[in-house]
Parts: sequence; C-alpha cells; structure tokens
Amino acid sequence: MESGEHFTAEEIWDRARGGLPGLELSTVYRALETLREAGLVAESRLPAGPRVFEARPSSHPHLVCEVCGEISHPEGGAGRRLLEALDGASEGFEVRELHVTARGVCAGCAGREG
Amino acid sequence: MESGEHFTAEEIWDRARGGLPGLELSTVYRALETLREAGLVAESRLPAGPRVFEARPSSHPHLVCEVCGEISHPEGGAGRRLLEALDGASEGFEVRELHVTARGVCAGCAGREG
DNA sequence: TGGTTTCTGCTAATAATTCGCAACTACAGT
DNA sequence: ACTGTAGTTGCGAATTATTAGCAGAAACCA
Repeated sequence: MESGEHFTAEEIWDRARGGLPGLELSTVYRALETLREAGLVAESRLPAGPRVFEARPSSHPHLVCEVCGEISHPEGGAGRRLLEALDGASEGFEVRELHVTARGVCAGCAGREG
Repeated sequence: MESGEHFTAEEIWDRARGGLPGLELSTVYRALETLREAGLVAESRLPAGPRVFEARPSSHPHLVCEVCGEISHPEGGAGRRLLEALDGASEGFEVRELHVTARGVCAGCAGREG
C-alpha cells in the first residue's frame, strides 16, 4: 500500500493471500479498521463501488476518471486549499475530516478520446 | 424533496407510501435513478451509511455533523470556490462532478458540548 | 507455566442496492 | 374501440459490501 495506490478490501485480500494462504476477508476488514483508527490508512467512498483504502495519513482529494477508472491525486497543496475554501464558507462548522472526490476525465483519456 | 433536505431511499419510501400504499422500495430506487439521470436530483455518498438524495441540480459540498448527524450546506459560492481550488491543482483532469463531504461538528453541537 | 488477552478463521447475518420477470398501464396507430 | 408496443410497477430473489458472533489458536505476561 505504500505505493500510494488505492485498494479495495478485496484487492488487498487477493494480494495478501499470496503470502498468507487461508487469510479471510473479514480479517482484512478488521485489520483495515484497526489501521484506520491508528491513522495509518485512509479510506474513501468513491461515487460508486466499494470503499478504497490507501496508506496516506490525511484526507485529500481524489480524482476518479470515468473512462479508465484510474484514481489520482491532484498535486501540491490542493487538499489544504480545498480545506481553506471550505472553511471560509462553512462558518461555525469545525471540519475534522474532508472527503473530496471528483469524477471526470483524466488527461490521458481526454487526449485519447478527443 | 424541494425543502432542500437530504433523504435516503428508504426515507422517501416511508413518506411516499402515505399516499401510495403498496409502493415498493425498488420502485423508489428506480425512480431516483431516472431523476438522477435527468439531472433533477443529486445523490451523495456520505462517509458512512446509505446514499442520500436531494432535489438539487449540481454537486455541492456537504457538512455532516458527527454529533447530531445533521447535514448542512455551506453558504454562498463554496461549491464554486472548491471547484476552482481543485481545478487549479488537477492539471489536465476535467472535473465533471464534484463530491465534497466534510465530517466535523456543527456550530450548534460545538456550543452545546463546549 | 498457567492465565489472560488478543487475533483469526469460519459461518452467518445484515444492510444497501440491483435484477429478473410477469402483470399491469399508457398510449400510438389503425 | 382494438391491438401492438413500450414503459412502469410489484414482487421476490440475487448481489455486493460489510459486520458480527463464536470458538479455537496464538501471543503476551507475570
């Protein structure tokens, strides 16, 4: 998970069973929950499909390409700027966790499709 | 739904059955899907629980209070500013739909809890 | 080494959503 | 009005994603 990629619980399960045959999916869910509580993994609910997990500590935006399904992260301090933009608008609301997901078309697919 | 409130499919079902006894939940889901395609309702996946639907045309941020569960919208052009903040950071990615959900504590609950 | 806690596999349950199909309705053309 | 076609609904069942319960195994600790 340190690659920065996103995985569903089932994908993690598939990979992990390579080295741990007999590993159960529920165990993966339990481990992910523990890691999440410890702040070692972040989870996101994308517009559709199962949750995805990644080894990043803080909430940050996700860009989901409608064409290829690739999930990417905007560069730089986008997360921080979004948080600021939201903070300014939501007076009184104390934001603890920010989930930002944009659906659209990534640069690669836009070029390929025209 | 024109109140601007958020409803789960089941809540809509409960209400609608008042006037339409025998209405099925699957019919509600089907209707919501049709309305969503037509751009008449927007749906959001909150950090937990079922999807919520509302009679708003465009994607806009949601603030979910961890204490009382209330869902609110930040005022003014927060949605637009968020989109701008994101656009600046995600070069090449064409954003078509933006989902923003913040978990935190609303002004009311913050005051009550201290 | 014995006792306690934690973790895991396994199975089953739950929650949310979708699917398949047959009956029903709306409706357009004749 | 009559008939064929398309769209909609009720109903039940299937799927998908996730969680819970429990008993045995493993890890830890005095």
